[in-house]
Amino acid sequence: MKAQTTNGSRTRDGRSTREAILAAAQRLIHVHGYNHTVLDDVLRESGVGKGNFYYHFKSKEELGHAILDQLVTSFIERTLEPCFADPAGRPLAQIRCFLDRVLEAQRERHCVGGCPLGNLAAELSDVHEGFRTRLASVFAAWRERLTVALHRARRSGDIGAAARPEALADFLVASLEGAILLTKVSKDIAVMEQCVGEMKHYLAQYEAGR
Amino acid sequence: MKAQTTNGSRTRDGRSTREAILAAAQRLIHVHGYNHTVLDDVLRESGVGKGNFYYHFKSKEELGHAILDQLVTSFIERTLEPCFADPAGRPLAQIRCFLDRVLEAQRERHCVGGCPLGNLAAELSDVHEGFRTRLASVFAAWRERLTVALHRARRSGDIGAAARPEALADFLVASLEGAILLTKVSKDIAVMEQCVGEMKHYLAQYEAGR
DNA sequence: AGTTTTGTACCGACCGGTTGGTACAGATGA
DNA sequence: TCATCTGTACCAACCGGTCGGTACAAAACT
Repeated sequence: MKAQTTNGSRTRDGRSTREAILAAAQRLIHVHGYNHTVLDDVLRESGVGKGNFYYHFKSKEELGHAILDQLVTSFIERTLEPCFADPAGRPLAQIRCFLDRVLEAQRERHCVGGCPLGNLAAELSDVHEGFRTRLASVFAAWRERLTVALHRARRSGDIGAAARPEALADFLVASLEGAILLTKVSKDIAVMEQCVGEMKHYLAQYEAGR
Repeated sequence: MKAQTTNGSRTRDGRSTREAILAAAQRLIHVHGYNHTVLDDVLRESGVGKGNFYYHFKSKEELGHAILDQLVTSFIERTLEPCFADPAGRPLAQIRCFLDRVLEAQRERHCVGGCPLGNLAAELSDVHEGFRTRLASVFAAWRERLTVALHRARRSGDIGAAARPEALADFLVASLEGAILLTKVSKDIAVMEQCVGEMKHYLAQYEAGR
C-alpha cells in the first residue's frame, strides 16, 4: 500500500500520503457518514500517523471539505460528464444512459453506501451551513445539466413543448436520490429498478406527447 | 413544565417523565440525527436527570427504538391514515391529498429537518442492522398503502390498466423522499413544489391513458 | 392506630473509553 | 543546512453509562 521513494526508504511522497488519507476517508465517510467517521479509523486504514495527518490537514473539517471537493469533481467528471459531454448526442438517450449508470453503480455496491452526496446532504444540511451550501451547489449543477439537456430535447422536438425542463430536472434528481435511499434501506435493488423504470416511462410520455 | 402529583410533591408522574424525554429526543434527533444527538442535550432540554433517564431507558439504543416506535405510529396514524382511511374515497384524490400534506409539512418547517424517517434511513441503514430492518418495514408499509390505493384506482378505471401499482408506489415514495431531501439541502421549498407538481402530472397521465 | 418495609421515581457526581487536536523530536531529501 | 515530512506521546473535552444515595407513597405488619 505504501508508496516507496526511489531509494527504498520508508517515507511516502507527501502527495501520496494526502491521497491515501483522502481515499480512506472517502470510503469510511461513504458508509459511516461524516460525524460518525472517526479520525483514528482513517489513520489506521491509511497507515498514516496522527502528526502526519495534521501536517496535511488543518482539522477534520478541512478534511471534510477536501473529501467534498473530491466527491464533487469525481461525480461531475466521472458520472455526469461522460453521459452529457457529447453536444451532438440525443439528450433523452443521454439522460437514460445516466439513469442506468447510477442504477448499475448501486447494483455493484450491493445497495451499500447509497449516494455519497445525498448522505452528506441528509446528515449535514441542518447542522453545518458551510457544507450545506456546497452540497446545494452540487445538486444545482446536477439539475442544471439535466435542464440543459431537456431544453435541447424540447428545441429539437424530442419532447413536447408542454414539458417544463426545470421542474422535470428537479424531479429526476429527487427521484434518483429517493430511489437510492429506498434501495439502501431495503437492501433490494429491485426497488430502484422499478423507480428507474417509471422514470423512463415518464420521459417516454413526454416523447409521445410531443 | 413539570407535572405535579396530587399532593404537590416535586416528583413527576413517571409516565410524563418518559414522555418528556421522548419529546425532547425526537426534536433533537430530527435535526441532529441519532448519533450526533447527545444524551446530555436530551436531558437538559427535558429537565430530567441522568439517573432518572437510565431508570426509564436501558440505553441510548433503547431510546432510539422508542423514538422509532413513536415516529412510526405518528406517521401512520397522523399522516398516512387520515388520507387513506376512507374506503369510499377516490384513491387518486387520496394520493394527491397525501402529497400536499407532506409538502405543507415541509413548508411549515421552513425546509428544516427533512423527513425524520428518511434521515434515519440515510444515517443508519449501513451502520445498524436492527434499525435498518425496522425502517425498511415502515417504508414497506408506506408503499403498501399506496399500492392498495393504486390497485383500487385501476379496478375502478380511474387509471389505465397499463399502470403497475407496485412500481408506481415505489416511485412515488422515492420521489417524495428525494424531494424532501433536495428541499432541505437547498432550503428552497420551490424545489419540492415542482417535484410534487410533476408527480401529480405523472398521475394525471395515467388517468388520461385509461 | 402507628411503625416498618418495600417499590417507584429521581438526582448529580463520577468513571473510563473515545476523539479531535497538539507538541515535538527525528528522519529525509534538496 | 534548511525545509519538508513523519511517528510517538500526550492532552482536554466529550459522552455513554454507573453508582450511591434521597424522597415519598403505598403496603404490610403489630
